[in-house]
Amino acid sequence: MGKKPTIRDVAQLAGVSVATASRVLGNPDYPVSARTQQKVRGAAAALDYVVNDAARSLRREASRDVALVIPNVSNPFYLQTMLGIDDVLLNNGCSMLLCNTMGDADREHRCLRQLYERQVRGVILSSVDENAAVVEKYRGKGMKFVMLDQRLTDDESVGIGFDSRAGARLATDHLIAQGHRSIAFATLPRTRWTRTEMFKGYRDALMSAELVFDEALVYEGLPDPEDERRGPELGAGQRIARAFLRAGRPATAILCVNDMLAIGVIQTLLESGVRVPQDVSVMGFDDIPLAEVYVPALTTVRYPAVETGRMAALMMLDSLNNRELDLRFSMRLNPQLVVRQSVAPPPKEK
Amino acid sequence: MGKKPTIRDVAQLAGVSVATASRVLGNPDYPVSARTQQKVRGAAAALDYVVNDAARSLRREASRDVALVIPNVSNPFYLQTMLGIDDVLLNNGCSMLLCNTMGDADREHRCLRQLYERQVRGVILSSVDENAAVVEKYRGKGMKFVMLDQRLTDDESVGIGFDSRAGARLATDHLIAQGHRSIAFATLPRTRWTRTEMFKGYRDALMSAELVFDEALVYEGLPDPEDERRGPELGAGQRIARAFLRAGRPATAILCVNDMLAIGVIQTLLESGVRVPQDVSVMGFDDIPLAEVYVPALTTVRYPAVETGRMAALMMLDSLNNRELDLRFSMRLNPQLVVRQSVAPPPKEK
DNA sequence: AGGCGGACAGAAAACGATTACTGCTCAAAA
DNA sequence: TTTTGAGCAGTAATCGTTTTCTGTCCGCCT
Repeated sequence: MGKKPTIRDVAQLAGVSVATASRVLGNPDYPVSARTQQKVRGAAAALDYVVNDAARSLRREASRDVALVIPNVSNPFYLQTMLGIDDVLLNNGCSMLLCNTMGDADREHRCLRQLYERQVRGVILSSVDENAAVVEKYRGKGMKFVMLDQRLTDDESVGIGFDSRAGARLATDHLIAQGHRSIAFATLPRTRWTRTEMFKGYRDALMSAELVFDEALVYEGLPDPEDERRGPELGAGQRIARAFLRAGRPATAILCVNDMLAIGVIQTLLESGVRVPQDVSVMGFDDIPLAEVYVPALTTVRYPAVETGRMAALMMLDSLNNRELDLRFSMRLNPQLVVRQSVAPPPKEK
Repeated sequence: MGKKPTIRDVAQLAGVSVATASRVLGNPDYPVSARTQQKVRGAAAALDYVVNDAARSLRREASRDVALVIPNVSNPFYLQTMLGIDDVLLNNGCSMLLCNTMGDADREHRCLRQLYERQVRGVILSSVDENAAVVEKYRGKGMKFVMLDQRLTDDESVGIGFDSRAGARLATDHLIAQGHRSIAFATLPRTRWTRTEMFKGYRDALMSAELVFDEALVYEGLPDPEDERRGPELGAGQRIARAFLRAGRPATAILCVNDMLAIGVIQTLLESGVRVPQDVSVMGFDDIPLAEVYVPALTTVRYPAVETGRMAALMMLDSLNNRELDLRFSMRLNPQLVVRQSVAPPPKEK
């Protein structure tokens, strides 16, 4: 009773060979007569047998779990994605390994290496690393990657993403339609693909409306190492808002690269007596659950994060089964404007 | 080049036996001469060797990863805890498996079983299950558990928790000190230990102040299945606030069982034209990062979540190394009041 | 009747590491 | 010189599955 039952015990109790037992328990495709199946399953149940996944992984040369490697979970947006992934994986008998890179490339490397050791074959990655060399290296060793909201320069990648450019465009258009003529762009460092895309969308919209792009209206909030626990967004938002005020409120609206950033911005504005949206409009991005509950409720662009997660997991599963769908980043979810209360027409000329 | 290098290859290249290679690479305690060590390490590096963790787990009968099983990650509070855990684990060469039970006992069972199959030996658990039978079962099979903010009835558990009772007491005392005489208690279903503790703390405080406890002032918000993606708290908070208003605002202050719940409550109050804190004070619990950035900033009780996570992970590691610290739930972190803006003295008698 | 093939089941060889043994060498002790 | 033992390295068994390769049995076709 001290020892776990092995497949040997099951086979013995069922009166069959281990091979047969293994086939019943782990290989649905191999033909086994119904009677034998019953005997084996009965024995397994009686012994309360569970497979030893280490042994299985060793033999099959691949484990059945999938890792999610992301910069930081502090952003609720990633949470949503995670929920989607988790759900799909659990229903497919896979476990989910979670790695936080904290936006640190070195940490990301360590994670990948560790995952490789652990025989993990599938990684859903939202990389912080510019160069694709590391990914390429492990891909060469047989790991499968699904890129999350990101495109690597090599263009070999399978991935799923949001059309951030169109999203930012949509957001900016909305601000313009409300009558804003000077619109600031608040972002974290534009090292991530999705952020440069958004920046492009922002400029696209300005251009179409024949507004001049003013470099001074781009606020790039540096993450503060101190903010590790609460995530970089809130702090960056606060700093951006302060800079914005210091500059004498040079715009009537601010487009933020995500909702958390927007919340940081709004809070600091309110604290300084600037009303949102009456004095300054602030637009978010992502539509996290909180957006609707914040006061003022955030006008934002919805990123279907749970769905994205689901999709990513499904793509991963397919990829692991070598059902290579050749969707090189062709998966693109469409943006959708969500109008709430943080945006209004600009104040009358003073 | 197609094949991964194994320890055999390393041994061969280094000109030693596999046993020696294994000892250099995986067993720091065994004495190996410096020269041999060098040769082996050199060879390993040259071949870009990484151990096959499946094989290792098989042989050692235990994997080196730790699972975190929690009801839902949507609550930022758990995120913080996760960060702490993740950090400790990564630095100890362990991976973290994450399982979301969605507050569903059945799902929790499935997770545990899957983890058992995967040879996971350590589980940090925030269970949704009342009875300890399942945990007991797996403990019998050699799994180690660290309970997170929870005590099982069996009292065998090692765990770490927060003194929620004292925390709630502290919070209630603060409200009383501000002059409140009727204080509502807003909670999710009190199935979790920590919530019943808080309830006790709330009553303790009322009693000490010789205020009558009124059952009608306890609002238990039922989670809505629809809320799976954004977590149960926000929705429950909104529903509680509506019930509170419908009842004709029967208290001047509301103590919420966590910050997200408080945010849900406040939002609905504000939306209905009730000012916070001028008309009604709302007190949170946990002190999530957002608490400080919300408007009004939440007066709350700080739960040192990251530290808790760190501790839990360390306890797990110790436990796995059989350095059984006999701390049956003796680890208790102390509460701390954080005064911000969502609480004020009650309005003058009308 | 003989041959053929499909449907099952078993024996045994991997998978890649760890670790009990065993054995060798060499210095110090007797 | 012999004995002892510490220090180091090698042999080979082992962990629990999966899977390839062989059969065996049985029914059906010619």
